[in-house]
Amino acid sequence: MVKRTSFEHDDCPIARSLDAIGDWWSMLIIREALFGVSRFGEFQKRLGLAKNILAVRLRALVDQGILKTAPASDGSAYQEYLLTPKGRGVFPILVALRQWSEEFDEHPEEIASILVDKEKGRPVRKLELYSQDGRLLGAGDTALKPRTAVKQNRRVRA
Amino acid sequence: MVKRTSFEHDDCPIARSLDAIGDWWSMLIIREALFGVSRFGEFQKRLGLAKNILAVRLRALVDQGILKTAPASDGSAYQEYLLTPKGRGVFPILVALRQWSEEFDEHPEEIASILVDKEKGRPVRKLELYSQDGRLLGAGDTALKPRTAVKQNRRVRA
DNA sequence: GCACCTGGTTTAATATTGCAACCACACAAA
DNA sequence: TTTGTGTGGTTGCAATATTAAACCAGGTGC
Repeated sequence: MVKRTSFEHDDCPIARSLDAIGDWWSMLIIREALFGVSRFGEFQKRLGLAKNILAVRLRALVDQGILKTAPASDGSAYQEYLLTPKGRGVFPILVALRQWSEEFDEHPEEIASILVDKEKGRPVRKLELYSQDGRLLGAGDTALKPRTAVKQNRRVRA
Repeated sequence: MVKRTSFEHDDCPIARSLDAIGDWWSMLIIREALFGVSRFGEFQKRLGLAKNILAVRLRALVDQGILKTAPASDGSAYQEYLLTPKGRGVFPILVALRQWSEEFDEHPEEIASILVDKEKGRPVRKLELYSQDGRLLGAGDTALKPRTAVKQNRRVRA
């Protein structure tokens, strides 16, 4: 493989996100963490993934500042993994993934849960993208602009 | 490896999305397609990925109804790959990924482009999640509810 | 007819994943 | 204090996926 291509230094922010959290397990680990899971064993039980790869993923997420380790909260001498603000910031991505499934999945009847507003218990609205002056935007209403002060001769991609 | 674990029949909609488009290249292919790229060679040139894996990914995306093939538009006898509505529905996911990078990346100065509203040329707002009665929701304001008519004894995950 | 472009497939090397077995430490009971 | 059990890993090995590079077939251009 030579090396799985890394997008760490790509100039596309989508590629950069994918490089950080764009693999199946990382995203699911963060999903569980958002629901309060914090212990190694609990991640392993709920996700059913191999312990070695869980260990690698947790370390990578900690290195990237998405999770942080803390010295236990239930009194035991073990540690727990907690989300940082950066980690909690993944929430909209997970919501977008969920809503895409809900809208386009071939077998929506297999989907077991729906995301609701905690206060009223009613399903949430679809994520919406607005312009600064409040117009609802679709993909076609947007464009990419090079950032100011971008180094020349770097290819602007997306 | 025995087999890379598939989430195709997982009951979590996030896992199901990831199973469909949760790998680096698929997401980036869709990103390019949203910008109008439609030809094999152009995907290959812009993404710089090996042609064999591009072929595999394109086939998978077509099988899943995210892309469809059409018999050329520039007159040549070749075919092109176009997004279906399901494919265009990925847009919010890409926006969410982009915004996460913009907000939390360690080296934001390396990000080359910003997403703007085409009409005014101004940066778009952050994606926002609302309740049905219009309140802005964060991760903590939401909960998961089992779908009605869900088969019993299936574990509700997320 | 001949070169070359497009859109792939094949091959072989290397990386990643996954399972299972092992291990070290904490804690608890006997 | 030995024995047992749960937690949180690490190690080894086999299977699979990714990759670059070489190859190839049909269309197109000249």
